[in-house]
Amino acid sequence: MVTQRELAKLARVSAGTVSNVISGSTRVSEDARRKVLDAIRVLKYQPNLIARSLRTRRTHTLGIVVPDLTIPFFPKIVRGAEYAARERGYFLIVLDSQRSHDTEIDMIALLRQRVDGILLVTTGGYKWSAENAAAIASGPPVVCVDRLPEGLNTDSVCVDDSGAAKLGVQHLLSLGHRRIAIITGPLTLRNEQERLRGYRRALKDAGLRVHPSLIWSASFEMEDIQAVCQRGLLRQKYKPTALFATNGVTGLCALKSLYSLGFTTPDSIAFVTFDELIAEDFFQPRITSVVQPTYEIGHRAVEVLFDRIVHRGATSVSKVRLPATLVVRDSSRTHKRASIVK
Amino acid sequence: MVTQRELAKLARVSAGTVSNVISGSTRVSEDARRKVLDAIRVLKYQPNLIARSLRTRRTHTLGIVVPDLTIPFFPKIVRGAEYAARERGYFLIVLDSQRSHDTEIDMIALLRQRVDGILLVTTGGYKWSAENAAAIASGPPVVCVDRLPEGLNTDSVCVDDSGAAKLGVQHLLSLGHRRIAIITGPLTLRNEQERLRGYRRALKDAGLRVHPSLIWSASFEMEDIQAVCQRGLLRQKYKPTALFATNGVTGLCALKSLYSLGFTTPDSIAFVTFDELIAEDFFQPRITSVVQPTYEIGHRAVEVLFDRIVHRGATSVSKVRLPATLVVRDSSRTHKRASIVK
DNA sequence: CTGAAAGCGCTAACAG
DNA sequence: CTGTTAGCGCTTTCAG
Repeated sequence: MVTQRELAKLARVSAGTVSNVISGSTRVSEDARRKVLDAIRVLKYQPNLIARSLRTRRTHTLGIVVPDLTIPFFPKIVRGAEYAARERGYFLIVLDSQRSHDTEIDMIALLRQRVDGILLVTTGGYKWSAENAAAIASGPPVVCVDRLPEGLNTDSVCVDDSGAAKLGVQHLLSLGHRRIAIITGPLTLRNEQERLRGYRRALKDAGLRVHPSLIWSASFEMEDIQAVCQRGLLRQKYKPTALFATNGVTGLCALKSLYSLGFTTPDSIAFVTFDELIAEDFFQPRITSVVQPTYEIGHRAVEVLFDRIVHRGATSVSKVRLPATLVVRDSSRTHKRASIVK
Repeated sequence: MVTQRELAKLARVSAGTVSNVISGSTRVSEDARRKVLDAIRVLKYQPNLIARSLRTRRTHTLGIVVPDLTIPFFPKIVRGAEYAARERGYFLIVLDSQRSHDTEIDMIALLRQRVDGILLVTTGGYKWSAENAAAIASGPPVVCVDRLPEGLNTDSVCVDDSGAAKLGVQHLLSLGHRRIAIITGPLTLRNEQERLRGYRRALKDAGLRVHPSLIWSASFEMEDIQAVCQRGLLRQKYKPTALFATNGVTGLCALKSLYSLGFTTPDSIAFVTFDELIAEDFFQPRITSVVQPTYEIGHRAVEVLFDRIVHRGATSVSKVRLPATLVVRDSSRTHKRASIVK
């Protein structure tokens, strides 16, 4: 490995000058600069980043902790983040907390020393202990992504949850639906709460009252979701004509329940879900969804993080909310029989 | 940040002793050890990993480069790798080469300094230049995963491609099919070649001859795949009764073509694909597939990499091949009408 | 503008 | 067994 000393020797200047040329921190004579640059080329010098880090206390690395890398939503965010990081010459360490708050905490502790900043998608549903929150505050800056943890006041970037939900529900309203049911994930998650709020607001804005029997919540488990759907769909009085699911997992399971109960979309019930279900094209009929700008979320989160890295406590906490878009497909088209693949 | 010097001062021993206690490299008296351990607790000492790296030239970090993080196959591998890495106290830097050989090369160059070893899933289809291969050889050890690049002789871990393909084809044979078509991705990829070879072998072992008109290859583009399927399926003479796809992307597109041409599985044609198609349960009928042990591939790759990190050139190159398993679902069940969701 | 020198925090010889 | 010491490669004063 070539060092700056060797460059200095070859270029017949001092080590300090070499460093100055490389880091560009001080003015250097044209002559010296050229000699150093030549030496760099000749010896194929590559700076030792570890040594530089030791001096500068900058690692040029970011970390991201996600709850589950195998849920398609998260890799999309990771990708956006990775791209933004690399645009600035930073690396991204990716950690999968496997939906455990404890490992999430461990991972952040592990990252402390190795990164200049952290992107955190919490596994959610927990209130952060004061102790853990303090630990976060004393480490490298953290930007929360997608899920906003309770008890932790950091910068954050996520979709405009309530607005996005409203978008989906308004679409159903515009199709003439009046009895729109909503199925959410655990309401311990803030996104879920906010999406529910968006639903409520959309109905109210349309002058409708929110009927409690149309609000269904479940865990992320199939059986649970199935049970909730069954109860809601088979009840005879006040049957919904449309169903809105507040996240991809719930949507997928709800759809499955729907089908297995003999319902079809959009004929016997209109259906809209939050998030893209994978292999979209293969659902017959194709599912209308409220899609999140995943790549942008990841990308933007890194921007916010860099801002924080540069300014530390100087700026006020920023809570970015990105808009979702509605992609209308077959499952919400009324009265037009969907093409069902034989 | 607490340093070993401060520990030494508090414990009233020398810095060297502190280091010895921490790294456990030399024997230390029970008394001294206790004093140091106490000091560590009192001051909440955390070793500075950067400084340690500078000394030891070990970063305790691994890197992985994948072609596309949004294809579900890769995060699964990443997850296995990340888990294995963390079991050994290592971090994993994840990079997405966006299917570009050039950025792939760049990324490896960037990683050189920061990691002790690299997991590489090449974007494939390229023969590595001698120059690039030499660059690899001079850097941290590389283990190739899934796709084996030409012109690069490194350790590797991947599925037993030909065996896996054979498995799928034999299944179709056992159902009585004799005219089994195969659709592959680009044959510039070695996996694809080997999977094709597995197909051939399965047929030969069954005493059948391989009919060239049943071998279809296409790029990963939908239009291309569609064209190939159309040509093969609509031809009247020697029409296949079964179709085997050698990878998930191709399988998904082929299936779509099939459907759009009015075919159904398994009624008008039996269908088996390599890899799990996402949201498996939602395909109606559900698709039989040859599934790769993705998590194990990632996990094992890290094990091989660690072996290489420890032994460097000492051991001979290891080419690990993991077996696939066949998951039989509806699309290959003959004569039993699949339940098609209305 | 340049060179010398002092460390960042740690590990690894090497005397004692 | 322990203390001293010499760096890892880099940046950054600080005189000259």
